[in-house]
Amino acid sequence: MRIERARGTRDFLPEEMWKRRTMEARMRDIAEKWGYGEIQTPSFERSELFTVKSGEGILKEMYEFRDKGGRHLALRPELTAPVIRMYVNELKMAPKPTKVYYFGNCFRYEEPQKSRYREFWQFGAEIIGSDRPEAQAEIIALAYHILESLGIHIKAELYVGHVGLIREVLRAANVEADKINGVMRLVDKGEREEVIELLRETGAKEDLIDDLISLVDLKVKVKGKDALKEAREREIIVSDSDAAKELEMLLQILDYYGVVYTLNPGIARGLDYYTGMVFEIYETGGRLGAQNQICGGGSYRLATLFGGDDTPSTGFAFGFDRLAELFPQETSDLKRGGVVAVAVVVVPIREKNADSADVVEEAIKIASRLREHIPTYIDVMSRNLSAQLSYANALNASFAVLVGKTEIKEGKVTVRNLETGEQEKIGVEECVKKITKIINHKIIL
RNA sequence: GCCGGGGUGUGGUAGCGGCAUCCCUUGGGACUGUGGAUCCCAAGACCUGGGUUCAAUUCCCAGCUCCGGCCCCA
Repeated sequence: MRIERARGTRDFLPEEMWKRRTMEARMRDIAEKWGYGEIQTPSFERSELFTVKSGEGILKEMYEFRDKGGRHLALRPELTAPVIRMYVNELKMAPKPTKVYYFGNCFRYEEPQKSRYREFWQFGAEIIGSDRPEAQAEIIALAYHILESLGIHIKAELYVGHVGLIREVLRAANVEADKINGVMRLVDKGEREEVIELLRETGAKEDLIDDLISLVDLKVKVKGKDALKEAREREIIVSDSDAAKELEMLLQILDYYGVVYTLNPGIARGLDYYTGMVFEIYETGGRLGAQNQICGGGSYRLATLFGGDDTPSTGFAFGFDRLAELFPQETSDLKRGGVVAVAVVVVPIREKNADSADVVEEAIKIASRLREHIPTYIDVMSRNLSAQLSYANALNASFAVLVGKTEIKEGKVTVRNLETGEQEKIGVEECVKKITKIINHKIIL
């Protein structure tokens, strides 16, 4: 019977992998240049790691199971918790700040839809040990530059907020501490009416409610340098507030980095380990359907939850698959139709009723020489000359190198240019040199 | 968990209560030392299960799955 792929998973063919590896390489390169070191954590963890962070509710959205020893395990649904767990377990002694990045697959048991799969990849970075404005700005700038290197920043909108702004208003309104998270969650979801209702129930004064709503609604296009000025004028940033001062400094540094952003205090988080800046990046062209967030990040304190010392951290994570959908497919000469297009095919010519061991031997030697420089195919189907050339044509190969009795006798090979049809008999070394030169020229083009 | 629309060779399609069409893909041959064209041969599919029926790929139901949306989004 035919075995189907598991729901919500995908197969990646060579062409797609080429694209994904290209993206990955660029992202890694930037992270490395910014001084981040790559780490990797296990694909599954003890379930508590995630329930401690996000609550029991996430159990139904995880691939959660018991192993043969009865341990509760879960395929990781995200990478921040594993990274901080790793820090607590084995990186505590590293100099602060500890800067790490990661790229890995994650799993969530959710209904698949456009840009949402049950196995997906995240690329992220964390500064462990700092949540100062400098760290916050660096994290945002790093995310922004990665996006830029992929050519996707022009299709995206970056929103920056600060959970402290809203929390301060709520505290001023004497909202009970245990209700603040509920309000934050509603703010994050954009449920204005429910926010107002909830605040009225707690007996908050109308003018404080108005303050909060106007703060949340500041989703106006106040970008970059102007954001700071505007925010001051509108008294969104009030000088005597800690959160405001921190945000002010953050925005200042973001301008130094040349990041284009929109100030949006309505970005919130309903969990209390978020301590300061929060940011999100959305795709704006509607190409991702309902799932258009491509990046999220912020400052948080998770280490104590996992048994470590209280450690401020700042980080972000990209939804790699969503970036891949936005990344322009390069019409590179290197790949076409999923196979290597710039390539050479070595063709051993077997005579019927004759021992062709010497031909095969010579062909393999030549292929080995060529493989030091360029992708090279050699027959593995005992095909005749005609069929081998037909295959070379189907591959879109550039050259065929023919080796038969005649060539061996003359100490040469026949090099056929498959695009022009021209061919000539030359020595092996000359052939390697010639093909390498032409193909390298092609790759540069 | 909910709502809507789909599942015919690798892919794209036509069709219909009885014979599944074309493009296509793959292998081989015509062509025992030269690819793309042409011709020939071969192989390749009705998502799964149940029901109705003399007969189901077709109609009905359920499931699976894909696509889109809701919820959720750590």
